[in-house]
Parts: sequence; structure tokens; C-alpha cells
Amino acid sequence: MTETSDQGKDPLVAGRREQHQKILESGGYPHRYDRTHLADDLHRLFSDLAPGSETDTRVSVAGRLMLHRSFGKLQFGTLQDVTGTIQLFVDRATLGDDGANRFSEVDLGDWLGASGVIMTTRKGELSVRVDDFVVLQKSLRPFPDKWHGLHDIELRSRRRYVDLMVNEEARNVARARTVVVAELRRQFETRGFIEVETPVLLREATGAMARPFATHHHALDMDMYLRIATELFLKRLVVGGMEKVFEIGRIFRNEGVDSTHNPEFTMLEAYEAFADYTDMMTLVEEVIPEVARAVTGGTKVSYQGRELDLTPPLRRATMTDLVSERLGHPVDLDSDKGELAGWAGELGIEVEEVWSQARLISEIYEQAVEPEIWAPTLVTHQPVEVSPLARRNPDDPRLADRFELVVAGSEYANAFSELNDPDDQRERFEAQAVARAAGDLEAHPVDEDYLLALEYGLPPTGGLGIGVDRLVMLLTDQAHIREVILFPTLRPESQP
RNA sequence: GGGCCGCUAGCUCAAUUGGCUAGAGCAUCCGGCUCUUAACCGGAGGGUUGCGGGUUCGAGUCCCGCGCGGCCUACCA
Repeated sequence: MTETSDQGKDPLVAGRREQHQKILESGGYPHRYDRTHLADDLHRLFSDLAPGSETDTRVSVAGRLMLHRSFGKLQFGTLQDVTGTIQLFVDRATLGDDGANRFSEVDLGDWLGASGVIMTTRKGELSVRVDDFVVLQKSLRPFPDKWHGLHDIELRSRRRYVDLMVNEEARNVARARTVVVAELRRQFETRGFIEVETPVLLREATGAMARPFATHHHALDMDMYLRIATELFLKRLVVGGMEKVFEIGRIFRNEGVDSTHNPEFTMLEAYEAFADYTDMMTLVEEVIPEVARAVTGGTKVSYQGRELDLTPPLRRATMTDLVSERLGHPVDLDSDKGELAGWAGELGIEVEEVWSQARLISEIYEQAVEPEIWAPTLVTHQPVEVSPLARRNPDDPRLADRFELVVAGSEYANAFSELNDPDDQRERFEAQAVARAAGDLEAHPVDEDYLLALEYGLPPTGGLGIGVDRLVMLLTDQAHIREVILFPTLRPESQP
């Protein structure tokens, strides 16, 4: 891990540098290369070619050399491009002595362009009979083990480019991620949502309960924060009459790093005027299965060795019902506080004296219920106390018209009917401000500008947030968020 | 943040209870080979065992500190 970018003394690098120098002295590398076919094209076009065939079809291919086998007068190379691999067949009779000698000097990892006619070997391997080739750029670095590849998790994360070269799984996950994002975008666009961009750099980080990253604007001499949500800006746009908006955006939270948390992650948030949380349920039940279909071809997926069925309708349950079920005893917001605290204590939860019934139920849910939920479940009616931006339920104003999509013990989406009463919103903010003053760095700050926007009138609105990274994890069967983020946050490599 | 574990050649991995010159495969270099699929065969080179200190006749192995990573745990999506 401690090698630096200049290793002239390393014999493995020195040999490659020698070749590199030779190429530079004899005219250097080409600035471009005309490729006629991708590897995948060739396999598709010539899938019927019998073993030992020769054709008149001349093609040019380009890619990175992954394998090289030499038989003296005959050589085989495996060239990998963005679509797959194609074999290069190099014999002296075709390429000539000079060319063949030059080819015997190429190293694993070099970028090559090669042209020749299509053929199949006696064993039937589709190949390009190389009559001309060029080194497009040498790789000066030793290549990972051609069979075992790169296993070290740290190296794979730090040098994702090498991981992508040698590990097909890494390429598949990266591709699946783009499919997820593209399909999410398509699903919302086809439903009439407009994609917008809201600020990342803010005077105050609002819209969620989390610690922000702090920075400073020098010209304005002003402390600023990276956003922790897009919520309040998107709702301002609904106030402005953009009735259906969404944003797929990078969010930054200055909190712990573990298998499901990276300091920067991607969230989709969508808001729809004249809709409520039940409309958001329908939206989730439509969109998530469509994304699953786009990635896996179906709505039943296997995650970490267990089956998951994302086919709608999804199971629905209220938070208090789930907690009651877990306790084997009915509880709700009217339950005795001491009794609830007793249940919580039995579950190993460290109860604080000041906690209300709402907080106790919510803590029991988070610590003892949510981790046990496997099948996709829409958990509804969280207490208002833990939902500072959600609208109250008309039947019980202590509960929010809200739901979370929980799958395999984790939260994948969070949605509610948006609180649009400016006075109620002010009171919620002020309750948060008390906690903030008491040292809770994650409590929501009062956002006066947002309150002003609410006073202009937010129509009844449904809002939805989807954790994109986790969705990718679910659909690619990855247990760690670092596997679905190309360049996860890491400490700097230690220097010698 | 706390606890436990790991770090050996470019890569993937060995090394018995603290004991011989730290080994193997791939990669590299040299030689052989015109149909391989991780080609094969013969030979060679390659190590401050993460970094720093300590114990010991002797440390990859034991102890202490530091760095990076992993797992669990706590907060969060």
C-alpha cells in the first residue's frame, strides 16, 4: 500500500519504462485509434463461425491486454474492451518477424489497438488474426494476479480503476448503479415530475436531523454547510408552483462510516402537490419494482442468501402495531410511560428519564423491530415527535401521516404528507431548537426563510425520499455500501 | 467513539511451540515450443514481514506505541 507514483527502482516497473521509452523515441503513441468493432459486436456477428474458420472480414479492435500466451512463433492475447474480451491471434507468417517480436514485448495491462481478419482457432475461439497492431499506451505498473485478481478490500476501494480492470463483479455493480439511477429518473419523468437542482452549499443545513460538514466562504467571509437533505428547497419550489419536482442528489452527513453509511451518498427526493402519503405509497410500490425489473429482470431478488419479493402490494403496518407485536402486548401512545420504559429496558435499551411515550415506542421500534423486518414493509404512522416536517394524522394528531419502506432490516424510503401549516412548523422547529441548545448537534435548526415560504402557502403535498445507494446494494446483492460507491470515503493511505 | 481481529514479494497466499538462508503460484527476466484458454517445460532474480521501540542467545511469531483496514457495537439513510 505504500508504493508511490514513481518507482524507477522497481524492476517490474523498470522493464515497462524501458519499453515506454523505446516507443517515445520511435514516434510516440497515437492520439486516436479507429476501431471498427467492439468485442461484444464480434461475438454476436460471428457466433456461428465453425472452429478452424478463416474469413475475409477485416476488423480493428482496441482494449487492454489481459492475458498473453506465447509459443515462440505463435502468440495469443486476450484484449478487453468495455463490452468484453476478444482473442488476438498473432503468428509470424501474418504479422512478420518485426511485428511478432514487438508483440512479444507487450505487457499485461497495455492498451493495444489491433487489426486483421476474423478467424476461429482449431478449438473454436473467435480471434482477430493480427496483421497490424499499435501500443496505444503502455501500463507502467505491474498487473494484479491474472487468476486471483485483486482481493484486498482496501486496495480495491483505493484503486477502483484496477478493481474495474480485473474484477467483473466490480464492473457489473458499477453498471447496475447507472441502470438504477437511469430507471429512477425515467420513472419519475414519465409520471410528470420535473428534475431540478437545488443548492449544496448552504448557510444552514436543514431538512433532516444530522450533523453537517462545515466549510467557509472566503470572499463572503461566511461559514457554510454542505446540505444534509434537499427537502426544504424542493418544497419551496412547490410553493412556487412547480407542482411535481424531484432531485437525485448527493447528500453529505458528518456521521459514522460503516457497511451502510458513507459520508456522501445519493438520495432521490420527490414532491407532488395535491397528493398525500398514501399517494407516495402507491408511487413507491410502482417505482421500486420497476427499478428492480430493470436491473434484475424481475421483482423477486435474492439478498445475502435470502429471497425478497418486491412485487406489490407490499405489506403495511403501523409502527405501534409492529411494536405491540414484538412485545406480545398491545401498546400505543396512551400506554403507561413506566410500563413502556420497562419493556424497553427488558430489550436492553438505555432509557432516558425525559423520553415520552412516543419516543419510547420509536426507540423500541428502531432497536428491536426494524432490524428484524425482512420482507418489504411500509411502516406507517410514526410519532410527530420524531417527524418534525410531516403533517399530523387527522384522527390522532400525535401521529404523522408518514411511512418508511423497510427491507432486510434497513430503511430504503421515507415519505409523508408534508406539513404545510407555517405556525405548526414554527412550533416544531422551536422544539428542535430546544434540543439543539441542549447540545443535540443533530437537532433541526429553525429555518426562518423556509417558514416565510410556507406563509406564502404550500399546497397539500406528498413527499418521498429514496436512498439510492442502498437500493443499488439490494439489487446487486452487496452487503457493503463501499461496493456500490466507486470511490468511497477513506482515510489517506499512510506514507512510509 | 468503544471492543476484537488483520497487515509477509507487484498480486493471491504459506511459514508447527520463539529456532536453519522467510517459501509457493501468478507476474518479471533468460531459454524452448505454430492452436493456447490461468498454455506448458527448464532456469534466474525479487523481502527493512505496515512503521517505530522493547524482551530474548535468537522475533514474521511475544510486549508497548503509532498508521491503515476489516468485523462487531453506538449514532445516522
